[in-house]
Amino acid sequence: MNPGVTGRGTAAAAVLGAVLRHGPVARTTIARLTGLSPAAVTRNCAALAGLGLLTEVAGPLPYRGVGRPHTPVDVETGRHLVAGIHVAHEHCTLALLDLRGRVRARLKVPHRDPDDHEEVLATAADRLVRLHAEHLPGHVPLGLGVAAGGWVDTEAGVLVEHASLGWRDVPVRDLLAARTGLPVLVDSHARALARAEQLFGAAGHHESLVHLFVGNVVDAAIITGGGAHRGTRSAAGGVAHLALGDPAIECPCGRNGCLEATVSDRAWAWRAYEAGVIARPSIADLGDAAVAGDPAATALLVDRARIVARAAALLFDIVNPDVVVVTELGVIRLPECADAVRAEVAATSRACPSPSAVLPSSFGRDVLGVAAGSVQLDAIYADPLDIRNPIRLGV
Amino acid sequence: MNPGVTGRGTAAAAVLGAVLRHGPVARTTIARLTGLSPAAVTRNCAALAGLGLLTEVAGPLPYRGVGRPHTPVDVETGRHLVAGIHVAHEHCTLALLDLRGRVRARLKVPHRDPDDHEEVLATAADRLVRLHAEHLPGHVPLGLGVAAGGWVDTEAGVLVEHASLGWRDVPVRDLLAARTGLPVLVDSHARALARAEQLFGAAGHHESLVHLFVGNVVDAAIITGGGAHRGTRSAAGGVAHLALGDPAIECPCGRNGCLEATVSDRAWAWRAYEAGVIARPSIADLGDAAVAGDPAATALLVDRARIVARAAALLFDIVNPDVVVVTELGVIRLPECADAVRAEVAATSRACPSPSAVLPSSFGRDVLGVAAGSVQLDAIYADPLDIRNPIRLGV
DNA sequence: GCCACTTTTTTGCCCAGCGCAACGAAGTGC
DNA sequence: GCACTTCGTTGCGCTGGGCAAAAAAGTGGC
Repeated sequence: MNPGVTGRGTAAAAVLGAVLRHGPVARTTIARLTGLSPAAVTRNCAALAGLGLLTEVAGPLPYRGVGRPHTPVDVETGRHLVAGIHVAHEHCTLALLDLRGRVRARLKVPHRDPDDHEEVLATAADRLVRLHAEHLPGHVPLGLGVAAGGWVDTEAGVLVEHASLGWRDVPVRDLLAARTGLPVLVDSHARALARAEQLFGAAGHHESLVHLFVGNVVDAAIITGGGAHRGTRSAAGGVAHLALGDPAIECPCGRNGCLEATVSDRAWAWRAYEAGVIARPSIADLGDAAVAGDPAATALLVDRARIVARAAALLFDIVNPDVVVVTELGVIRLPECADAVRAEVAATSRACPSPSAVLPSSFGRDVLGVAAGSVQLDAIYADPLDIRNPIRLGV
Repeated sequence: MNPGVTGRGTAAAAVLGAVLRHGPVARTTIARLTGLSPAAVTRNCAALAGLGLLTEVAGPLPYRGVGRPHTPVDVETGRHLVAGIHVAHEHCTLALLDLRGRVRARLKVPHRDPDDHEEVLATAADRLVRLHAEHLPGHVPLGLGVAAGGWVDTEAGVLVEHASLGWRDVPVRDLLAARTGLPVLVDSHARALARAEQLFGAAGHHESLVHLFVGNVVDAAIITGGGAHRGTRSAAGGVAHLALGDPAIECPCGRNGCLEATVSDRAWAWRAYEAGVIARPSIADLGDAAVAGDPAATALLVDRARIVARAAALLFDIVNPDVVVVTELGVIRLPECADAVRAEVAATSRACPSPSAVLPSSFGRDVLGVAAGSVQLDAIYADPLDIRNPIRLGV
């Protein structure tokens, strides 16, 4: 309750957050970064080290010639890990992450019967247990994060409505907790990724950011003042059906010109396929063609980037975040697309602070796993002293 | 630092906030509302009463027949007040508000020389001192809030750029503080009003709200999770230049179809004037005509409401707040306009929880004064124990 | 009028957690 | 070996919350 000290959350969270962002770092530096007293930093570091979240490292001391040298501390990545399950249309992506959000093991599990959610989740859980046993048996799992597209009730841990699988009111948390014995948290894909970008990605230390995701669904997530913004009905960031797209395209929602109907992976792949640019309607093929140097493919992806930029510009104007992170195939793989978005945003938006405020996503092929694990990591970094060493994975 | 107890801010703020919202209320009820223990409520109430922010009232006890009766406490409106100066294009609006945000005295001061900001502010300050001496000499002023359209640096208390007066980098806080001896806070019009609606208006206890202001400028303000969202460059809520308006209309910004260029008071009054509905291009005349029953005037205002509704729908989808409060002449004065907005939003937005989530502004003719005073009241309710009884008004 | 009973409010005590300041630690340069 | 500098730790006091016991302020029965 001392003013201006910790911002939101506990002091321990502030300390751990500073350590995460500023690599191996001396305690006095942490004190400066967080505004805490050196004494408080020492005590919190001790508590965090006791939980195995922090270690002293024998730093490559860049000695300053005078005074007692630093004893840098860093996030302990060798003892704990976090599991993640991302539930998509055709498969689950499983991942084990360390506390720096790095994927240490991954596995893609196709759904046997997509309609049978119990079977899908049970299989995912079992494979996860095996993944852990095979790859990182020495690491203690702290929890499991689940990310999915669509509407999620985070409090209840229920997947209210999955965007493409058609699941309804699936009690994901309880099902997976029973099967793994781990604490389980569930959140929407977009919010999880936004938080991941803030914790581990290029968006680094920015206090506010917007994450714009373009895949088969289009969704945005807003983070302001330290926390993800959910909105009344957990529906914040609904940009899918804004009329920013091609007015000639009908959307299943009944209106025309919806952003999602125009620029989703599926829609754009079809557009490219029909234009004869690729041999089958696959967005990955389009990306490969463009990366290989096909000018028509590149042009198509740049076109998409320009439309995506309209949404980014809108978000800049309305939310005015420090940065907008864009997860979209073209922007990630082709510099031309990223430039196109930046140029378009700079030209359209009044509030975009600088072109460099538009960033491509940082997680490459591992996005889905990182998203899922980050659901749990978010909670750990928000209140690190609250972790309960769980029962061993696998019950 | 005890989990889940006070939400954001101090316990005293939670207590005072609960008292503000729930009228005269028993301490036990406050405990239930805030999640604090009865003991903590007692202590905080004592502290707040000591500062003169709270009183015990000899309540009209609705006695429940058994047990010790309540001793209701309420916000003390008879000892302190807050001053406000709203700086507009042609005049300053001065107001003295009590702690419930009610305007107790008001005065409109036309600018003698709009270009001479020092003179304008000095005159406003002097008239404010006189207003206090004449009307409420017994009340102790706690501070002065300044609201203005345009770009405001709240930290520095500087009006970076006024929307219509053309002022630049005016150190409003220092000028007025020197002249009045009061603590001065400066904020943008839109944010101040949003906060006022949340504190004193119909938006009551909603945690998140968006305020959409349509006057000669068009602006939105976003409040989430307890605090106004400023954005990186204090530019959050920039809806003025979204392409939601009439594509035939050119905007000074260089593009076409901007919302502000289409629906601002000035623009719409001209439209009505040119259509022959009113005798001179005045939005007030248009409102009067509509209220008097002129169907053409009403139709024009309903048209405007529909366009405004597009912005409201957009804000619902992107921010997903509990409510959107609309400050616009038609919506405030004509039920038809409010209904038009509700219908349009319900039809367009996917995230609007219910038509009743669109509310007209609550402050009638006093909006400007309330906005200005609320800049200061906001700070008081955010950290009530922090008030310093200032030097007597007038130095 | 007095007592049992109920509910509100206060008081006393304990405990977490931070800041302050003094102290111990670990180096360099002379 | 000693002065000096900076880093990290420890002891102490303060703030402010919770818990539990006590006090307060009524009603209704006798």
